[in-house]
Amino acid sequence: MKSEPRVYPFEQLVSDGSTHWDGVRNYQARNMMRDQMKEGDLVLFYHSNFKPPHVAGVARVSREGYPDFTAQDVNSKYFDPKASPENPRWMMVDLEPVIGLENTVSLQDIKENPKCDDMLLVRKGQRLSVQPVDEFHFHTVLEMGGVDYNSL
DNA sequence: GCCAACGTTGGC
DNA sequence: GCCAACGTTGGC
Repeated sequence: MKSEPRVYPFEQLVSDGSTHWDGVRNYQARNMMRDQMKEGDLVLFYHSNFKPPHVAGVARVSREGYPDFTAQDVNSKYFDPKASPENPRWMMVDLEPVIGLENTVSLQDIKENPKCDDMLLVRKGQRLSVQPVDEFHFHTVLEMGGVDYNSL
């Protein structure tokens, strides 16, 4: 899951203890949160729009998909006039921090690792803010980041 | 249903 | 700041 660190960095999740993943306004990303993500699922927390862009830590889904209430809040920057209680339109999950990477793993690190060749993240034109990571790639990134998967 | 115009994402 | 690669909007 991508977040701009100037908006919401991983360190903020650590100090908050948990957060609502609000503001996602893309259908593919929404469907991922609504249909695929389950409580307990592990998440790579990626810092986008940063030099260099990188994976900063691991989070966990602490609540499965439910309506993103900011879409119905006129005072929110994420307000969507087409959202309603009957049709909330947008969904979110809650996340909690698991661990920060010992060494952050940059996008370049990932691109340079042949094991990550097939990762969605490095596919051209790919800009989904929520995307699936298969187990092999997840393990590979953790390994590069100096975190033992079995300790999670 | 098509598609041009426009807006956004996000690496570089 | 640039721009490629999308996604969305709305006229027709």
